[in-house]
Amino acid sequence: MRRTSKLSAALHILMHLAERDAPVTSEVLAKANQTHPVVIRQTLAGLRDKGYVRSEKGHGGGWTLACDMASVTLHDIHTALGSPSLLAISEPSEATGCLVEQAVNASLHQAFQAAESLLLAHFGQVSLAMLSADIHARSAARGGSAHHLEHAHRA
Amino acid sequence: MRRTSKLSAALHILMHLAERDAPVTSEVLAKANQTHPVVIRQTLAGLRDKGYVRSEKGHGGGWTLACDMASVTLHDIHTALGSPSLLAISEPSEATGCLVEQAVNASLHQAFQAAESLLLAHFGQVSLAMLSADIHARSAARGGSAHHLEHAHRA
DNA sequence: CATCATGTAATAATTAAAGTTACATGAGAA
DNA sequence: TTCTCATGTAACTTTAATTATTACATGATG
Repeated sequence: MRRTSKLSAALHILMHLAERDAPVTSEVLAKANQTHPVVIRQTLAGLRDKGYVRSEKGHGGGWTLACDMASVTLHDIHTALGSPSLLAISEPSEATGCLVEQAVNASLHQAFQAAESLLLAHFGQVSLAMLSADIHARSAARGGSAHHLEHAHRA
Repeated sequence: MRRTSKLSAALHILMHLAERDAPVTSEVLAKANQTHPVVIRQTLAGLRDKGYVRSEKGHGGGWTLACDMASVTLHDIHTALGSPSLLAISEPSEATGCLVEQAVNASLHQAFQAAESLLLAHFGQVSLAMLSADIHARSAARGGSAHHLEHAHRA
């Protein structure tokens, strides 16, 4: 699947896990995310290492949320995903020796850095619990019940 | 070439043009940017349409700067390039009907929007003249002369 | 009119990301 | 035990987007 970002994919998964108590398999999560089970495992691997989710093998196995949603922020999740770049610019090689290029890159880099810091600061102020509350507010506004969140995916 | 961004490529070209009075060919600019002459023409096409540069055919032809560097900002250049996305996130399709995904995307979109606005605001406050001045300051700090800027590229 | 240089469309190549396959590991059920 | 389920991961394939290249037309200059 062509996702909007790793972070949004991970959050989507986490919010689904938050709705369920029993373990959810990678296959089910993959369908919700319109992607492949292996991609789910790879994505969640980083979150498991940080203890945000837990995985269990065998019958009745799958993924479960394993953290206090109020104390984990989007910034934490982003870090657990390996801090992928949020900006459409890559680090300059700096190896050309061209002063013009160096100056241009330095100027742009500074600006992009500030924007990225702003994003990360924002992420640090949004907890999983807040995101979850937002979802339920939207659900209520649309007249649905929490239970319906589980069944909102396409045919 | 794998560039850091369209904007940095364009600025690199513009700063080189600023150092020269005579027209510079796409071929020369392509070498400075380690790319292909056609890519240079495609990149500069947008800037020419806005009148920031001028192109001339035939003998002695090439590209020349055609604007007041103090009154053109990085934001102007970015716009002339077609306002390519500055963020590593794409617009969500919104078509899944999944409330969870919608809420996640809405939250992230808001944050990314703010970051992009910050970047654009920054770009609006940096003129080509300021960037040029920065380059010369760096050159002086390194003990070079303005003339050397022309010859700073790799073998 | 030969050469130089841009203008632009069309095509090829490259690259990064995502999807998929394959197989190993471990947990529970029969 | 042994079979099935589910994750863990490496290797590989596919896909999409970007960039590079080719090809040819247009116009300017010597």
